[in-house]
Parts: sequence; structure tokens; C-alpha cells
Amino acid sequence: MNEPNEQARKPTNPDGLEHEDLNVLMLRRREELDNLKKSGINPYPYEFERSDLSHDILESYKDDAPQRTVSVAGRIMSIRRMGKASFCHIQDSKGKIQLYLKKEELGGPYDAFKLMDIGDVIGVKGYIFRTKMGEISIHAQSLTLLAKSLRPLPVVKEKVDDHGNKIVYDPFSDKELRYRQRYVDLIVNPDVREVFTKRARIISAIRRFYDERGYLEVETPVLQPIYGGASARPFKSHHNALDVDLYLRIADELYLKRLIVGGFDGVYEISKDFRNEGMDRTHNPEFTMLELYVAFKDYHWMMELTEQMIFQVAMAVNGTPVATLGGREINFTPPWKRISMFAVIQEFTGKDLRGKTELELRSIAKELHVDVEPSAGLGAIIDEIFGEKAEPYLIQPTFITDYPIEMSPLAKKHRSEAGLVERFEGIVNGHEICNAFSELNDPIDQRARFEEQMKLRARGDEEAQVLDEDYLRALEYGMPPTAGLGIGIDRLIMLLTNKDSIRDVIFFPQMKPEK
RNA sequence: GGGCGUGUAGCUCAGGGGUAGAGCAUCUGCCUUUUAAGCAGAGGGUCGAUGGUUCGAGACCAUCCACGCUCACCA
Repeated sequence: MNEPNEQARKPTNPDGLEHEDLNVLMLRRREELDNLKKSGINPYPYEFERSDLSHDILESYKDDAPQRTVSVAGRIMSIRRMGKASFCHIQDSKGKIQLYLKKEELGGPYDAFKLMDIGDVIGVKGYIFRTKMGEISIHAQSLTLLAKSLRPLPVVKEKVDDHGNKIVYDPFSDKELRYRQRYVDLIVNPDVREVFTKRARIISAIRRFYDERGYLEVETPVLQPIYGGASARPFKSHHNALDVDLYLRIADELYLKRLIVGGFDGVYEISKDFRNEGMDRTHNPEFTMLELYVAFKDYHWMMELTEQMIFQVAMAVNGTPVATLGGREINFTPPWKRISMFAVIQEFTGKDLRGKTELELRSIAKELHVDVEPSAGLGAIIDEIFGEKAEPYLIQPTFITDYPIEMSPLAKKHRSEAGLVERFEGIVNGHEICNAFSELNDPIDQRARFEEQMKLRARGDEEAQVLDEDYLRALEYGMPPTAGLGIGIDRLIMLLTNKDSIRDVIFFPQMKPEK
């Protein structure tokens, strides 16, 4: 029926569209689509009633139970055609299941099945059985096309070896393609779906933890006339009707504390922040931030709450307080180690930086081979030494406390140590995962701190914080003592899912535009 | 931005101046319990782009583009 040169001929435009840039595989599928339509099949119908998910069928099947009929729907992931009968695997949200299709029983739809491909979404009704080879499968009694796929999917094959290990052949592994076409990544790489499912469970466990304690989840502006609450460069936008510049927030902090002034006992927000800076393994321009503020509490209290929260989240999603990261085991069981910044630097370098002048610090840094910017102040030098000599070696969860005041314009002065603030960061596996303080609620001190920041800004520090008059006005009405916390959710998720790139825990990480 | 690396079929990759390759996927034929199905055959490529060297470039050179890893920057 097919002349040799007829199959060699490139398919022509069956649906009349421009096909100059389509390859043969895509043209082929458009032809099949056309043929399906010609045989009266709607390739994009409106609904399908399904009774069960693949995974549940496999879990609940009993060989001695009475025969059960189910309807399932999913994407065809593999096909083995054998003339008058075929096997295929379909994949739904919970996994894969094998279908057995027989011409004798299906009749017309079996011919339609010949026009279907890997990637098509189908629905099948049939009874569950076990094949000769022992695989629980569905013996199809009816077949419905639910969506014709017009692009070839990367075909990933796998085999289970004698030791029960899964061997994957030709994995879809090109990182650029995986990130740009995450939908394909999700279809063919099941562990990707697991990571993002876990992401959702982590965030929901965090909400549960705070909700149970009566803290209110709130929403504050993403578009802000004055960006504040962190040191970073912002994305800038413009409101046409008001003719004012607006900034995408770099933090939620100042708005959330206004709500504490307003009388809430505890508020938290989980949302995107935006920072106009470089991208790498741990930075994406938009990222998910959790901030929590609780009235009448201080940073000691917040440390306890935080280690409890992370411990409980780890238990909820992993069933264990131990996370394995690149072969290293990290245990989130409270209490975490607490050590002051000066003490930890002394522990790792033998140097006591307490009470040192900027000049002395500079020479100590040189001695330790730590490069320091000429413009760096006292606090920045200490931070640099810490970042270089201590932080990378803090693997188990550790709270570093009591930071130099210069780096922390929104934190309250330490109650007993001059030059420091009541601040802590949680360090895990050598990286910061949270930042918290006893919040500065003295409006006069806060104004002075802002003014210091403005001086830095005037000297060209683009990341120095901006004075926010309305925030000062709020503080002047009186904010109760308050403990505040920020957690980079993406990084926490990296820890709990054993991923070393933020791009693996964000569905659509920022990419350069295509072409 | 620096260093290293990568870019060849839909996917995963070989090839290193002389006719463009493999496996999977696709197509044709056979096949009614297969499973990395099998057997026989076939089609599919601007070798990232542009210049250059050469009788001849996918390969060598230059520039550019994209991506990855890494360092720097950055809460």
C-alpha cells in the first residue's frame, strides 16, 4: 500500500499551517491528528470520568479478589505494539500503570490507538489483572483520546536490575532544556515532581506551625514606594496613573512591623521578594521569603521557636530530623548550638575581635588572609572574617548571635554588650538559612540608624537602606518589644530535599530570554 | 566579570581535515500477555552563528551567541 518513495516523501501541511520549521516527527503527528479527526475522533474532548489513580490500583490489588473495573487517565509513556494487541504504560499524577489493549475486544478504537503516540493523553476503562510476567495491569475495554500530543517527548527508559536497582537509560538531563521546559522535565523525571510536592508540603507544614500558635498570615505590598527591610538593590517599576516610581519589595519587614504597631500579637507572610542582583546556585532574582513578627518576645525566644519549627517541618515531610546533604548528615533536633559571633571567630581563628578598633581589625584580617574592601567599616570586616573563616565550617545547625551594630540597622541594641545588636542567624551546612532580631522599637534610635545608612548611601553604597518616614512615624506611636524572623524558604527546601541548586526547587527559575 | 568545559538527529551521546554516526524515539512489514519487547527494512541533520585558513572544515583559527561548573560580586 505504501510505495517506498511515498513514505520517503515529507508530509505536507495537513492542517494548512506553516510547517517550514517543523521536523518530520512533528509533521507526522499533525498528520495523525488529521487522520483521527477524519475518523470522527475529537482529539481534544471536554472531560473524562476516572475512578482511580495508578498508584492506588497497584497498592490495593489482590490476586484473589473479585475482578474490578476501573477507569484511568494519563499520558502514554511507552508502547509495545504486537500486531493485534499492544501494551503501553500511562502516567498519571501518582505514577504509572500498564494497559493491555486487544484489537479483538476494542474493535475500532484499537485502530485509533495505532494513530496514538508516546505523549498522548488517553482515558481507559477496563479490568485489573496480572500479566504472565507478573505486572498488575489494566485490560482495556474502552479507549478515549483526551489530548493529542504534537511534539515528541524525550523517551526515558528504565529497567530494574537483579538487585532491585532502577537503571535509567538516556535520561532527559540537559539542564537548560529542563528549566526552560519544566513541563517536560516534570513529565519524564518523576523525582522532579517529588521535589516540588515536598516543597508544597514544607510550606504547608510551616503555615500549620504558625497557625497553631495563633499567628496571623497576612499580605503586605509587593509594590512599594520605598523599599526597605534588607540591604539589596531593587527592581524598579512605574505606576502610570500616579506617575510615581515603585519598587518590587526586597523584604516584607517594615510593613509587617507596622502591623505589630497596629496591635496584632503575631503576623507572618510567605511570599516573593525580589533582589536585583547576581544569580547563582543559591540566588534567584525572585525568591520566597518567610517573615514572622511576634510581639512581647525577644531573640532568645525566637531561637527556640525557630529550631522547633524547622525540626517539626523536617519530621512532617521527611519523617526524620536528619537531612542528608551530599553524604553529610545534618540533624535538626533541638536545641541547636548557640555561640556568639565573637566566640565562634575566636574558636576558628584564635583571635578575639572584641573591642578592637577598625585599624586593628584590618590588620587581623590581613594576618588571616581575609581580603577586606578598603571601604569596609568595623562591622563589615568582622562579617567578612566570619564569612571566610567560620561560616563554611558550621555544618550542624548553629545559631550565631550578637552581630555588630553597623550591619543591622533594624535590630535592637544588645542589652549588655556595647556595639552589638540582639540578632542571630541560623547556619546550616555552611550557609545562612535564617536571620532574626529583637526588633528595634526605639524611634529615635531607629532614625539615627537610618541616617547612618543614608550616609553610606551618599558614599555610594547602593545597598544601604533607605530612610522610611512613615515607618518611623509608626514606631513613634509605639511598637511593643518584638521578635522578628526571616527565612529563605527556597534554601530551606534545598536542605530538606538534598538539592544543591536553587533552580532545582523553583519551578521556573530565571533564565536569559530564548534567542 | 574571571577560569574551565559544553553545543552534532526529537532525546542521550560518539566521531577530530576527505561521502554525517550509534542507541532510543519515528515510519513500513511481521507478531494476541509484552515490558530497555523482538525480528526485517526505511526516513530523519544549516554538526550553535559568522568570518578565516585549506583543493576540501562538523573537525583547525578568530569573533560572537547560548548553556553548565567554578571563583568573584551579592544577605
